[in-house]
Amino acid sequence: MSKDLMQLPKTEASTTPQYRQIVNSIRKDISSGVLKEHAPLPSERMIAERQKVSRMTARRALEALELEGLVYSEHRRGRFVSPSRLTYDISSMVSLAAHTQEQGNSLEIEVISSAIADADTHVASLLGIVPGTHLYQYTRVFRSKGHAIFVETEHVVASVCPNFLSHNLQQSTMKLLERHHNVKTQHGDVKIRMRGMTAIEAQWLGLQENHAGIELEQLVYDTNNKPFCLGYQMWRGELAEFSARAIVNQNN
Amino acid sequence: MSKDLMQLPKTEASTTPQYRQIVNSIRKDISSGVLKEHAPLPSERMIAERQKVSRMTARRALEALELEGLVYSEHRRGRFVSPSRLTYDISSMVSLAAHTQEQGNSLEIEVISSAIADADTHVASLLGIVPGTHLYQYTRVFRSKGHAIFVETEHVVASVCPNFLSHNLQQSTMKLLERHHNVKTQHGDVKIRMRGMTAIEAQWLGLQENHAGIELEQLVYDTNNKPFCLGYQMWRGELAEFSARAIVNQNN
DNA sequence: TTAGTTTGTTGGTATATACCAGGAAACGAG
DNA sequence: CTCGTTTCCTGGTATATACCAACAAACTAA
Repeated sequence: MSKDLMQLPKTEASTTPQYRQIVNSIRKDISSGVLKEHAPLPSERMIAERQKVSRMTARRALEALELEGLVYSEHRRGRFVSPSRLTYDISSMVSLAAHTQEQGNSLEIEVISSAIADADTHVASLLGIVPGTHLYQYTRVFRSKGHAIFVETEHVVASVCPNFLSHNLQQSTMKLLERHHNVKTQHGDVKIRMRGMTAIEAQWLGLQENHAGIELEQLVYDTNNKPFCLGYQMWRGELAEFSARAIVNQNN
Repeated sequence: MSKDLMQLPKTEASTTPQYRQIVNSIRKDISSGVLKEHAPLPSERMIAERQKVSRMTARRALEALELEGLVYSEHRRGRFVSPSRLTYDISSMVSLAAHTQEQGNSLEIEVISSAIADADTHVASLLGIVPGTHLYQYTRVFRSKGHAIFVETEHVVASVCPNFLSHNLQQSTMKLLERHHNVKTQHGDVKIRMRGMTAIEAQWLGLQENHAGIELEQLVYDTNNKPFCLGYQMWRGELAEFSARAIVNQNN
């Protein structure tokens, strides 16, 4: 058959996959403001019917938008437009709770669990203690206007702050330690990586398993240069922005 | 019908979705070392046949592994086990190129494009210059042992380094600027966020569109506290780990 | 009014099938 | 031996269908 016969022009319609055309159209609605933050998107079946595609194709489009972070899904309730990001300055060692509340933004903290436990080998090696040392461990979910942002688990060496868990943990723990246990923070080592959520993390954040997010690991040192607190924050990736300041090392 | 009749025990087999069981089994093979870095995974059709599921279910499993970052895909070639992460210290203002090569690891730099251009409003506002000012712009792909890690686009104010593009850009540009143009770096403002790749970024990194990655924005200041370089790095999320040091602000 | 049930919606999982396009390796002709 | 073609394998896109489980809103009986 001749190449010239029946050759359609390579328009967007003929070359771009259908699901991607749907993605582009919804993306436009979001950026133009037709769909606002937390607004519900049309359901898979609605899109399928209106755009004359199968439900699976509509689903692919919505999943792609989730991947991009423009859309989030609530389990069997529907999909919604993601809110804008929250910036966290990791250089300044000021807790997000303190910083956000200073800015007048709301930040709700829910304490999921708190307990005293023995350090496992991993935590012990980072904290420079022997495995089995007592730790206070607690897990908290941070939300803004009811929308989950990240879940955090902290491990604090118990000997530096006796009866720590008797405090109300719905506040900055750095401030608690400073006020009530005379523990002063000197610096912190921070690591940031993207990784998949565990089933339990996804559940706390109201997400499906799968899903990538950003993990922030924070090892906090006191003024004697001894680490006393190890924290892991798992952020919804689309909501996080981390800022930092880099300084040229004079030795080089 | 009575609740007690025909009640199967809630074993993993009956409650966990099939695709997730496949995910778990492959994950085990990866962590146990049966599948090593860059080793090819069985194809969608192979898994479907061997595990007696439809190809679409096998595909869901592999896509979930990609999402988690354990597996990467090369266009219509197959899926492979992701290599381990590369850590980049964002506090020290030392370029990754310099740092990696000091450690004896290979880091190949491919220059995709380089040109002189006029600053658009976005870049201009960050660099504190008027839109239309001349910039050197270049895009480079960074690879380790042939495996793409990130793609970077930098915008350098042209007036500080005449004929900058005549240099070989397969090296640290900070060092180039210091050696040949007497531009000394003082500090940098860094931002990190997770976001979806553009089609072109995905292409450079050998990925499919969709896909989340980590963007690192870096605004570099000279010793006069004036910004002279704006860079954007788009990292494959599963390969990146950023470390930083946080210092307590004495003013607080 | 309140508490419980029903009904319809949503996304989640799964199958079977079909065709396309890019990559790779085998093959075959020069 | 080398260059081009063929063939097979890969993932990518797409449809039509089916059933399930969680949620919400409407309804219904106390």
